[in-house]
Amino acid sequence: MKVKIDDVAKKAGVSISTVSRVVNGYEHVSKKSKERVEKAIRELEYSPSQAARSLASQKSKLIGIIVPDLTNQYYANMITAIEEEASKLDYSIIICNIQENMKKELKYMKMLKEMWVDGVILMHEKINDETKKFLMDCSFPVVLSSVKIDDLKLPNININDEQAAFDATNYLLELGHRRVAMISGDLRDITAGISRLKGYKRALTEAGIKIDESLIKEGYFKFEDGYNNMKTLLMLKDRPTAVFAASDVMAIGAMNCAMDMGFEVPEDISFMGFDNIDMASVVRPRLSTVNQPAKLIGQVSFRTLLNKMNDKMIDEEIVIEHSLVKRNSCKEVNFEG
Amino acid sequence: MKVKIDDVAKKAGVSISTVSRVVNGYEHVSKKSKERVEKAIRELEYSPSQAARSLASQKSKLIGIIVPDLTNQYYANMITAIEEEASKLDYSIIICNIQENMKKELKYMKMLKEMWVDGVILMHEKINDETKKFLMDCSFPVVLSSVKIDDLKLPNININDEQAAFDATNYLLELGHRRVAMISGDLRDITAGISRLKGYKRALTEAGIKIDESLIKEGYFKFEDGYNNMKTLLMLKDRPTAVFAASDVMAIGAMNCAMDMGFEVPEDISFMGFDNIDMASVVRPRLSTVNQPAKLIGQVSFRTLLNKMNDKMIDEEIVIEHSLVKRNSCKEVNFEG
DNA sequence: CTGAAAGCGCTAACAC
DNA sequence: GTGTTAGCGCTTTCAG
Repeated sequence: MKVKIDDVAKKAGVSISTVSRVVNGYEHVSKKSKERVEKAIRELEYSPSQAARSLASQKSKLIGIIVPDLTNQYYANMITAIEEEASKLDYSIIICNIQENMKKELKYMKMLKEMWVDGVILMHEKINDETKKFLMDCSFPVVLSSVKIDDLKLPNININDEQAAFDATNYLLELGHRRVAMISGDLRDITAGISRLKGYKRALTEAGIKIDESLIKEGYFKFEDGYNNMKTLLMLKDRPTAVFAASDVMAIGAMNCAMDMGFEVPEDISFMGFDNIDMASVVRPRLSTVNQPAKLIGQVSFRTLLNKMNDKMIDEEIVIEHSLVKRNSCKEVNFEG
Repeated sequence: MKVKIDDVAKKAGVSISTVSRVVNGYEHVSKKSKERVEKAIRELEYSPSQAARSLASQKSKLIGIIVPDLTNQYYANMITAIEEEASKLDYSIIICNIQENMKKELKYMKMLKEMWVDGVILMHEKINDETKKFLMDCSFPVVLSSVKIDDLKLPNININDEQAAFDATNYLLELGHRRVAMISGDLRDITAGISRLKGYKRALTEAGIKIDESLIKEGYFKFEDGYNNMKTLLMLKDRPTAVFAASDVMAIGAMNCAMDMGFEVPEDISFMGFDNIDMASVVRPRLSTVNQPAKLIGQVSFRTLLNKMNDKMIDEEIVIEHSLVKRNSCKEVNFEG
């Protein structure tokens, strides 16, 4: 029924080794044999079994990707880039979508192990100790993308989140704002949570502004988190004149809240996001934000993983450049009142 | 190095068959053997090789998903749902992201064949004849999700696009609009392109309104397509008072164009989208749209595929209910001039 | 209820 | 250049 390598060999009048050689593009095959094999393959519509190949070669041509949320544009962009790179080299990708369900993580890791994946890109950092232990002594190479994990020295590809948040806050400060609020990300996240908050605080401190904890709200990267936290912020006696959010989605939520409550943006309040997802330039006013080059990070992540798979030397820490995207959600402010 | 089934068998003092039986949860294993095997597995941290399993059992526990664009929220939602269902049954998913690169499609199909995937969910319909032929006589079950393909009788899971577009247009008509424009999708797409345009036309016709071709523009589901087509529409002598777009992304693009040009929405022009992606309720004004239940469609798609894999009888055509989501982008219009 | 043994379809070392 | 052969790690009859 299924046509296999023997069938091709028979039809082409050669041995299975020869067939294997041409299938895998090895040299040392005469032109004549090669042509006959190729003809046989075409006529029989032969397609090698990846299962058998994996078993024999101990390689799966599979890359696992562990991602917190597929519907998040930022991750979708990264995965798109990874998939693109991978498919050029005939690697396939297995998507493991955690969806904030930490129980799934270990299950996924085990599954990936069973599949003999050649490598894994991890974009999720709220991993528990069990998973951490698993990662420490797992058989396949792992690369961290957009995350960093304490006491786990794995290569990671990141922008400098602290500096990026510093730059964003500083931009608001340069515009003349003095009461700048922050809607942070999940503070269990080192990268997107803690680091960005740190950058915000450093900018304020360096500008000689005292940090007002009532201006700092924690969100979980969702639209609603931005919206609801903004509501609270707006009820403050001494309202902020600018808000920096740790994600575009939250920034847009916050911005919409302000507009729904009758404020003008950016006339009354300025907003700054983080990520630069498509939506940022689609909303009105267009959102100023920090550009985190998702596609580039994806590409570099895959290449780094590839290097690791090939036992090449790699840097433990790769920093990708971020940049500020200035659009229409921030306004200069004059200090007279 | 790698611990395999023999090691477990030895440690547990049983044969490999017994180990295999408990790993696969078969009955006919004594409690005692079972416990000993489980203990050995735990201590050895044994994890079966999927490659070997596939080879021996002729099943891969792999589902292929062919998707046009991962960064499109609608597809991301569908995949999330599929992945969720699949992972419950220990299936993994392989993502094949076409990105409008039709050459990749056949390559992917071949790859999936090599992997012995147990089934494929196809969400892309601009397939060429070569791929079509491949699909006709491929070895694994295929299910079409959100698409329909001519002369290829494969089970498909869809909303009734024509009726949905009819309902959307009709809603605008009921609001009193008489000049309703449409920004259609890619007219090479039967489902999202042609069917939705048909529904629009039928609504107009049934309302006794002559179809004005200058009010119909073709887009390709992108933001810019909405934006640019709207520009053209706005330059018409006799401007539309309402616009129906075949996707939310295009509707938002069109809406933004109108606002950028100084029009008020919905006061001057009403907008209606299609899909009901998150962004629709995030933009201001909130976009009225057709809800296409992505998660449900994803779930049903997977279950249908599962049934097909198990040779169960299945309907060739499964229709999922759509609904209208009325928000703030459409306004009633009085007919006085 | 359990074990022996024959593959699953391919790769890769080795011999020619 | 090419063929032979021994696995890769598991499932699955078939005996017992």
